[in-house]
Amino acid sequence: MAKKTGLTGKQDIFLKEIYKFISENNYPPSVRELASISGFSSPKGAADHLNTLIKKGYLQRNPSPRSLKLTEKAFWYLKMPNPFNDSSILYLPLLGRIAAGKPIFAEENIDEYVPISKQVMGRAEGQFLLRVNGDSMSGDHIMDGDMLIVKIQDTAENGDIVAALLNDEAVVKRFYKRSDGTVELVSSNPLYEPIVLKDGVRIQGKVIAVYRHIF
Amino acid sequence: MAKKTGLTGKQDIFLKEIYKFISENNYPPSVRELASISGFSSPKGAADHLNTLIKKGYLQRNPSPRSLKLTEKAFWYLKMPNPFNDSSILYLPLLGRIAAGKPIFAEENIDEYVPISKQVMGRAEGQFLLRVNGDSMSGDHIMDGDMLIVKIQDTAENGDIVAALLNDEAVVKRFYKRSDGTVELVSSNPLYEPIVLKDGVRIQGKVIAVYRHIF
DNA sequence: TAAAAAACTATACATATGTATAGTAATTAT
DNA sequence: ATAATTACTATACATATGTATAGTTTTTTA
Repeated sequence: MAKKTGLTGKQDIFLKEIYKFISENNYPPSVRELASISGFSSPKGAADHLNTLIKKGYLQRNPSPRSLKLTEKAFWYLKMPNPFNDSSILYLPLLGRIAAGKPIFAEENIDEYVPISKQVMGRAEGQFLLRVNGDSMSGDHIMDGDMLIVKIQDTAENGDIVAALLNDEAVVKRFYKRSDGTVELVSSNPLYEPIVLKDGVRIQGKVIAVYRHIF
Repeated sequence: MAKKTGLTGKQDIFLKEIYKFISENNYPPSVRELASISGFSSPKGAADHLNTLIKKGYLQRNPSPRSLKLTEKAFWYLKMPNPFNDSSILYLPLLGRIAAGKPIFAEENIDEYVPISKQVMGRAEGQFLLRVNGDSMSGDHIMDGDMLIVKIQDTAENGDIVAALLNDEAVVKRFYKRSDGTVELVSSNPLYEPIVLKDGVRIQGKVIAVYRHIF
């Protein structure tokens, strides 16, 4: 199942060992230390993994020994904060247009990784940014072009503002579950009709914050 | 002037070079790199400084190469933000209620320092955060409790949303200069009358971004 | 001003480190 | 089932690194 830039199971474990080492020591491991940690009897195994992870964009390195650096891609993949950054900062992927037929976190959908303060967004992990398209939520003062911080979850409470996938498009609506089992996704702009879904809905997360740039 | 644990001038400079290196590279320097940076022709000079700084409690190290670590004592001494902070982050003071009679940036007015991404707020320095009080700008979808990122400037263009000081209170309004020299501060909520000022106005800055937490 | 401490130079050496060569074993794709 | 890729083992080697020896120069302390 190893795609172009995805990780195999062993590579995944190896990357996690690197993260663990840096978190514990505040400096990067040597090739031999990684081999030893991973139970390899030769440095070559670790060196091969390192080169693969560098090629796939999860690591960076200088010619100097112990100059390994995890990329933001790696931190997002690991769903962990960057231990070298201040712990009050998280990097969140910014999703632009959702490509039809692709998983929502496919690389094609990620515009960039944006550093966001935990202080202003709450402490929880597992979040992403979504750019608002259209004015259907203007009643909640969420406007076209705003960036939303979305906390990843697949359920919601009645009245929550959620990001959901509808025909391969990410939509932002208020979520209501009716007593007959149907789900209503309601816009806060009265110009838009509520969307009624009998088969449930693929909720991506709950909107917990709004960010808007004024030009 | 070298006290028991205080630093001499050269040690001070040397410690700052270490701080700088780690900030820029995210991994610690080698002894020779430090010698080279400091203009020494031998690694011994750097090694001596390192041992002194370790003895005095500003550094820690393992037997491994490149395992230097700045201690909390060092951070305190340097009066610097954590070197592991990403440079794409700025700390902005968050202003709450403005105390009457005090300058706007008086310590009494600063609630806390909030890390904000340069990527989402533009690259400029000289900004602060202001918590919105009331609904007078609801027409611009700026709501009670929102946090505004304000770029410090004392002038504004017609139509800009500005933060201004009015009777020792920070207000957020749209700025209009009329041909007769008077200034009008206009709320975007029609329930509020425009404020007309003959003597000009003390503009604190221009609102460049809005941040809102949804509960 | 003399003594002590700090701040170096120049060179050497054992070890840690990244990388290379030449393979084998296991897993995945076709 | 076969080929390709991944995931290693074992060993070797040039270089980077920390440390040591033996000094000199500069700055600080008494």
